[in-house]
Amino acid sequence: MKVVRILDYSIRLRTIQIYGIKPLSQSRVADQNDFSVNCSMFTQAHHTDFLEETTIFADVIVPVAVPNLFTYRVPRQLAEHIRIGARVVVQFGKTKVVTAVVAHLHHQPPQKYQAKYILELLDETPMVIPQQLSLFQWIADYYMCHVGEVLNVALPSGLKISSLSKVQFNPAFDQPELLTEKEALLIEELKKHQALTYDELARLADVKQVYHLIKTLVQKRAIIIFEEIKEKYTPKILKKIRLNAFYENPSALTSLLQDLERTPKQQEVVLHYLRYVPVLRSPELNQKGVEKSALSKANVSESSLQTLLKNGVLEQFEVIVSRFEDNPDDFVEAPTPILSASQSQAFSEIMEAFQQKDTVLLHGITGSGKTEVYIKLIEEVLASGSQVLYLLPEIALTTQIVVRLRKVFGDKMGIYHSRFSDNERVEVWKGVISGKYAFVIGVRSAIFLPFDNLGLIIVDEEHEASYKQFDPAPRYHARDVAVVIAHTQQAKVLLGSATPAIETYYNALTGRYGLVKMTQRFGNAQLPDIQLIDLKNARKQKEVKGDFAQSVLGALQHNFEQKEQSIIFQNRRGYAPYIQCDDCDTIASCPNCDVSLTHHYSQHELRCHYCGYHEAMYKTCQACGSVKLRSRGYGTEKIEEELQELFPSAKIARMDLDTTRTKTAFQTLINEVESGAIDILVGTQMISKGLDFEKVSLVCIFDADRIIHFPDFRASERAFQLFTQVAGRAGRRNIQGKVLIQTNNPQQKLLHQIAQNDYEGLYQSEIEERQAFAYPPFTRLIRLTIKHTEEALANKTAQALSNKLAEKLSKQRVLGPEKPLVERIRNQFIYEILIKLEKSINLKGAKQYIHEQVESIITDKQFKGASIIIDVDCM
DNA sequence: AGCACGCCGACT
DNA sequence: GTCGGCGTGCTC
Repeated sequence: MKVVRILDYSIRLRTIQIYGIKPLSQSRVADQNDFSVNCSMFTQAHHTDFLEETTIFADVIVPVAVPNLFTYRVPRQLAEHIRIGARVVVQFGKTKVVTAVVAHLHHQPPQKYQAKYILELLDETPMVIPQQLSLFQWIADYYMCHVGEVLNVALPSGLKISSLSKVQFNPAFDQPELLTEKEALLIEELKKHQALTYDELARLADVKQVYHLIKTLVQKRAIIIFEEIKEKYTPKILKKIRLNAFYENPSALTSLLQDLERTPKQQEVVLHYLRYVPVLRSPELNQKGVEKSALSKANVSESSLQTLLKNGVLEQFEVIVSRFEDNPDDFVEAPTPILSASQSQAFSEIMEAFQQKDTVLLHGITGSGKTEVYIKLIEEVLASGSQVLYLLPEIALTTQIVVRLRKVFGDKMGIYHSRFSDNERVEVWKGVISGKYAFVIGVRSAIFLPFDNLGLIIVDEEHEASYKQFDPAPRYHARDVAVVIAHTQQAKVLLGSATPAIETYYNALTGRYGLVKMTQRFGNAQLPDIQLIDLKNARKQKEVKGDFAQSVLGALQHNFEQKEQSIIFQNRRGYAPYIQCDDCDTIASCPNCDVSLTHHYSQHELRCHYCGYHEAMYKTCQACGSVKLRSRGYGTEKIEEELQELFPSAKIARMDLDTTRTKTAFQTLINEVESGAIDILVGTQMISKGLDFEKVSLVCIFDADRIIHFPDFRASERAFQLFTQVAGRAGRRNIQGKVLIQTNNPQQKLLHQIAQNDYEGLYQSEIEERQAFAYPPFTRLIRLTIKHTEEALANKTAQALSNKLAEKLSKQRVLGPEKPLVERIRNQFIYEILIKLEKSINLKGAKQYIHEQVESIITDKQFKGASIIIDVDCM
């Protein structure tokens, strides 16, 4: 019998033939080199009752939005190797091949169907651990989605296999007379190419529906269908060069160099190498070799290098390296920071609170130095032998914090971040399993890493909305999931924030969480001086230029003259949020969505920020033909332009999604600001997170009102958090920063709370309102979003669903349906229903009921075409 | 979520 | 008849 092949990760590309030369109706024809050969030995005829009893079946999770687990048969050869949590490759549906994860192993053959065979086993040691499997299930239950969806976002895509059906001409085909004209056309195209996907084939041959044709062609044995499978993870391999060990002694080396006198180019290469590596003095350095790219860069002759390799003077070898070790600068270990009095006070209070509570909120004002406290805690927990997870919101992670922690924790620390490649994420995942990384710093999705022995989870900036995943299900909240994980692993959770979420603060005040405060800024730093600028009044006095109050411009001017940096905050990218015709007042809007198009000046484009639609900026009004098109409102791009006109000699930069698309662009911009090359930085909320710039002493919030008056019950809380964070960018060390907030209504209580840094005040007014109107933390919210391409049907569906829900849940608990702020996105009309469930209600029962009602609506023919999204604990 | 299958109307 | 469009239901 053939030796079982457990794939190792270095095997990257293979093909599995699903159904080949035989007609489609029959099952796959096995390739000689494939598992399916082995599988085919187990065809039904061979089965005895005894065999059936001992056959192992695996219930697997497929990364697809389907409700159930799927049962597959484990080929005998894999029986002793397969484990719960291992990844397997299975055929799912007629054409798809997917990576699934084993959830259960058992001996019960399914009653109602014939289980298919597992095609391959990818892991000898499980890639998903039992703790994760139960976590996945918990998330699926709580957030009302399918486990497959959880698995799909949990696994880094480098651990998933992609499959695509491809077709290929069958070289053995010898009956072209059987083909119809269209079929012959396809065959022509196939002959021209190696292999094509269905789509490619359809495009090349210019036929719309290619499936029928493919089917008949398979029957006529003219083509072969196969699945190309690609394991995405590729280890990083360095090509290195070293001198043949034979020359590691003086006489051999001397004679080599003499021999090479005749070929000066080659001699030059060797001499160059010797300059890098003192071969004679330290042969062990020679064994380590030099990166091939380093030699190539040094301008040595490529062909001479090749000749030397061919003649065995130099040898090339490859090493697998970690992607995280290519920056040795990071590894200069810095000593553990020494805590200030208030920091060590906080540290011991936290330790004390952990005696009583599993979760503790660290409420520390901006600049109070929470990071040092975290470091101390992390060291403590690591020393006790447990793992630590440190969560940060997306944008905050790209900055100084990582470098700082790197210096303390070196290569014990894994980084899990979307700006890193798939391969890098896979390395962290494996590193957690192997024990290489006991400490990981990461974003939201890092909660899915295979930790089995967590001692501490830190959720920094816990109030950040970006911890809640919104688009593909599971719509989970990383902070809340962290609390659950910690509970199952007897770990502690530390939530850190300068402006805690109202819910979190409520939990802390009511005793569910411990509470530790840090009220002093680190060093001599003072809180910034926040002033409100009355735009309405300034307008009356005619003291406004381009929507900047004269006093703000004066402060900018002053700051510029003092060679200090300023930041302008405007949470809106692009040039202008809309353009309007002066003659007919028409506003350019997106054809697919119910929003105006944003003008992006530098690209001469109008863009929809909801669906990505874009077109060239018009020269004339599309409605009346007038040329009097006016850009209205202010985006960061326009502010940047106007400031440049007002301060022609200042260096002004912009930081938003458009200017930081690439990893390097982002870093370059940060470096420029840090070096002081930039005088004024205009940015969206991207600037508010974790960037510490020494010389920024002035921050201006361009348009406070738009954020404060956002129609959402969390608007005040958000505004407070955002403005406080932005304000925190102003002033460091000995300089007191200045913050100017432009508003049309400086009387608002909220603005004064912000100016006074009065979090308690904010909390008081918010919590009263939340209680009065039954919002979190007094209730849980579940939002149902109903979409349909037809407005009337969307409305009808939403109405019907709402009525059904209200039957049992009562009208008080079911709000809406209502039209959201943007009524149509991507040609889908949207309605929203908000369900408020008080804390005392049986949550499981309620969810079950909601699930049933949604299910009954979605399967009801009169509402066909409607889709419903369920968002538990919506933001 | 894909994607094949099947029914149906339009067109040759 | 055949082709292409659209609706429906399944995936171990």
